[in-house]
Amino acid sequence: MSEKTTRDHIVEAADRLFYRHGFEHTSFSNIADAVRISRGNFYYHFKSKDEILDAVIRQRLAGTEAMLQLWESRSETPLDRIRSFIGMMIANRADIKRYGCPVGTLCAEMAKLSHPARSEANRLFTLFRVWLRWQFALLGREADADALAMHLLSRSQGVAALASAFRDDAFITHETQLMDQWLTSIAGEVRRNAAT
Amino acid sequence: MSEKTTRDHIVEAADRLFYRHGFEHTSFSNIADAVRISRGNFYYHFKSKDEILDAVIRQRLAGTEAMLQLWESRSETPLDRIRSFIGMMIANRADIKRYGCPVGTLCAEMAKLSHPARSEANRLFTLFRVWLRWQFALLGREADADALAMHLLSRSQGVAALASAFRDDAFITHETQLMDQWLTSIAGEVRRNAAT
DNA sequence: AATCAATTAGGACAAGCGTCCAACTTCGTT
DNA sequence: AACGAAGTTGGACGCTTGTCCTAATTGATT
Repeated sequence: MSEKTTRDHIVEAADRLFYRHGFEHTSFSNIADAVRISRGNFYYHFKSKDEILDAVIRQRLAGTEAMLQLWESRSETPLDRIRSFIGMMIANRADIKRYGCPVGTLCAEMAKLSHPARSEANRLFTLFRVWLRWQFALLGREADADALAMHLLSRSQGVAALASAFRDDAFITHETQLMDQWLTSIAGEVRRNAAT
Repeated sequence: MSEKTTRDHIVEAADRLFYRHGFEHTSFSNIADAVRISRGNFYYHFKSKDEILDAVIRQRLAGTEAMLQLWESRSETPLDRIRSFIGMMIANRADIKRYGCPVGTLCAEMAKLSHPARSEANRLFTLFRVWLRWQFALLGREADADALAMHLLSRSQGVAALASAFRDDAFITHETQLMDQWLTSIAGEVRRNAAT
């Protein structure tokens, strides 16, 4: 097993290069060099560059869903699950510092290019949004679960943007602590309301 | 007066196009069409595309400095000045929804391209950072003024990113209210500490 | 009216891009 | 051993890009 096909290698390399240098700035030659195949070989596996992008996004969507499920299985409480989301920023802070958030930067580029794949890329955001919304609802915040999900997502996007601009991963650490405090206060409000 | 030179027109058009479609995705032909001059004419005013980018960034830096000074002159208290910053998001929310934050998206692109102008673009962020830091210091938060400045900057970046992805300007309105509340609580803490 | 610097036009250029294709190799099946 | 499908190669293509150059035009000065 673990027989990775050439197609898989292409998607994997494209994923990494799109993340590090952007979709438009990554050429077929760049990917070909990374995978060590000829440029012509691409068109046996993909009909166009956009089709590679689609494959990359699909892979990221699948990876994200798997990760969310893992978080869900590993934590008992919604509070801990949301903490997993925040913890992801710490775990990936070296990459975030250098290349920003993989989701945010891709969506931003798709928007500027008015690229057809924009809506597919946005589904990555939606995945997190819906999952977080669900966790906040489980926390007892059905009424404003979506607003809380968007708020947390937004904070993480801002942190990634500034950490990347200033090449500062201490900032990530500091801000995630603030997010943790915020989350704790949210949970606290719920308990207080439940007591009344 | 108001005799705008061709050079000014080029910079102006390039600024708008870079913001809307990104630096790399904007070609000389695009700018030439917008200004209604021939492609060849560029190289009389600028030696390269990067030189146009430099001019655009310089213009944005100058514009930002002027805006910060305006905010400073128009408001008596640091609290109101910081509110001007937050208010900017409301005022520009139509553009933010469509194209994101001009500063954040430019810096992100420069980072992905490993472009020499990256550090110049980042000075836009620094301008806001230093100004906000100063306002928080005037508020009486010398100790963590920079962290507060970064926090607010970060929040605004996140809001711009998500508002653009989800094409949602109601989100901007909502989050700016939260920022206002946060700012009020910051000012409140200062007053309480001063009372002890 | 003549002159000359400033400005503009339009095309040439090499390089890189995404795309496509015909020939070749690899490899499992018969 | 022979076959055919699957996979790979390297180069050709048309186009766009940033860059550069020369000739034409403009407009102020003499």
